[in-house]
Amino acid sequence: MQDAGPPSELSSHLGFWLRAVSNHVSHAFAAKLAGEGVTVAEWVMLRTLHGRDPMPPSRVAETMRMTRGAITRLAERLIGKGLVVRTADPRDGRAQTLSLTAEGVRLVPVLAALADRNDAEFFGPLSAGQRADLEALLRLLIERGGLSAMPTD
Amino acid sequence: MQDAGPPSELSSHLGFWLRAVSNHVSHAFAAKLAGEGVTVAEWVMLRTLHGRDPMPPSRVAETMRMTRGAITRLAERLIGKGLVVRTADPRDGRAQTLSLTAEGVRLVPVLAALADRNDAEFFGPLSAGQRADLEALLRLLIERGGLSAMPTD
DNA sequence: AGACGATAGTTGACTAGGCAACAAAACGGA
DNA sequence: TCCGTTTTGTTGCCTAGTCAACTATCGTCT
Repeated sequence: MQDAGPPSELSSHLGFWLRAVSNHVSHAFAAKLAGEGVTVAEWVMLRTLHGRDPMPPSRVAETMRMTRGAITRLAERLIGKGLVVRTADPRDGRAQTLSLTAEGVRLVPVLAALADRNDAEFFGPLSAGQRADLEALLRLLIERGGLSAMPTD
Repeated sequence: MQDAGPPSELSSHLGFWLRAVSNHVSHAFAAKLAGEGVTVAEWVMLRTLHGRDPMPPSRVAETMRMTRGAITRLAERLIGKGLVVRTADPRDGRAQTLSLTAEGVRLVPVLAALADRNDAEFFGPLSAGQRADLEALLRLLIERGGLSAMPTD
């Protein structure tokens, strides 16, 4: 019987480093968004609804890869903030659609600018080539991983 | 006055792709760990305590970049599972140290194997060169970002 | 028309983290 | 020595997800 050697280190996994960087970047982004009274998940929903036809919550849930229950509550918060409206579907008594209010539409570009700034802050130190490499690798992993997109948590 | 153009897309940010991939990989890892009745945060704590001297919770908190309150509860869960023990420091009535039980020591290599497998599953499709590039980029971002390491949430 | 199965959204119970207030112990002068 | 400050760990309250059970409506098949 052969010794299996010491168990692998946390730092020997790419997943570990990925999580470290991702958490760090998202955290910093969350802090910026907090200045506008919005969370990352809220930003994602707002941006998802922006410039599109009103969308049923179930579709938002798929897009954002969250449960319908979570979307109900997330939408509830945004409605409370006056950024989103819920509209009953006249054809289907069960269905609804979500869309941005005027205030929501106004806010999206502001938040987008924060996202741009956050990205610049963290990835700016990389060369354009490095950024392109990183994006290519991440896209590759998403394809290969059988994933279409869209995180939130 | 000039139109600022449409707000940037979610997908135009590297942070977005990073989060997508990271969440996906961590999720899959969590599912594997669940088979052993352990969460990702628990794995990180177990691996952190493994092969080291008993460690005060406050040090674990720094290492894992979580609050002391979160560590109290995380340790509590692991103690409940019989994987960790809490020992009072005889010199300092406030202080404690955490260490693995025999069962904890036994489990770590099992979990490490799952981590290895998860990493292989997601990053295996990349060439060795691509993996090296990815790691280099992530490490660079961590240095430049003024971050030393260690995610959890 | 009526009943049955599927679908849309909501809700309750639970988990896991953060923050901030806290108690107990230790340290460090005056 | 004793009092104020700091440090260690715990706790209550809050947030934001998941899951699964539930309600209401719709659509279909007979």
